[in-house]
Amino acid sequence: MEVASGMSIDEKILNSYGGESKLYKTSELIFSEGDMPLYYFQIIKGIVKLNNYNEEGKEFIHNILNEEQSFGEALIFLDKAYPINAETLVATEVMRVPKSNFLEMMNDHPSISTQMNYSFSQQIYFKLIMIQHIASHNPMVRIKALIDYLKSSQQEVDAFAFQIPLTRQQIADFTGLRVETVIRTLKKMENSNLLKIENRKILY
DNA sequence: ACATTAACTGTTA
DNA sequence: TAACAGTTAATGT
Repeated sequence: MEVASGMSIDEKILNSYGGESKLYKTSELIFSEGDMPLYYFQIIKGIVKLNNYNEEGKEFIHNILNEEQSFGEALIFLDKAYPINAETLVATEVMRVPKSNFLEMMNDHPSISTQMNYSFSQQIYFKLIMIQHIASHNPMVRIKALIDYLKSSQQEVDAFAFQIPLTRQQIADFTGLRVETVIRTLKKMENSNLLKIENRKILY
């Protein structure tokens, strides 16, 4: 159930570099826009949303991550403040490693460093695809780009076997649309046999 | 809490 | 000017 996959590093290794487990309740902020990145974060259990809000207060979701995925790690190599928030969607356990220890770990473990590059590539690929399709201003194109990506990160390739793990509102916030538009567009897509809707579950 | 519908408004192809 | 996305608000699951 991953989106644009962050990577996963062995917990034992994280521990040996000063990794510590932190517990968060539902809807807690792990970091906020403007904070300086001080840690590498990896989810042990739970779900984390990366987002920000525009001038009108409308939410934009950048990603939703869960078990075994890292987040915000791109900023750890930069001396810049986070441009996004990281908020838990459920009670979540996160492993965090101080920045300097993390950089040391990268030097000590070239294979982890290589994996990190692979993870960055995937994230950039997802961003490029989404930017291109959101620029189209066609709601179906936007939603299709998102759900195609969601499905591509799954094993399941059979038609209508993949259940989209997002609410209508989350799809709207991922694509810059309104919920009502998402609902209308999903119906059109169902009529065109692009997907199925069974008791409100979106099957793709 | 999330999903749907309807009636209306403004924008645009 | 017809289609379509957004707005608002009520209603359903």
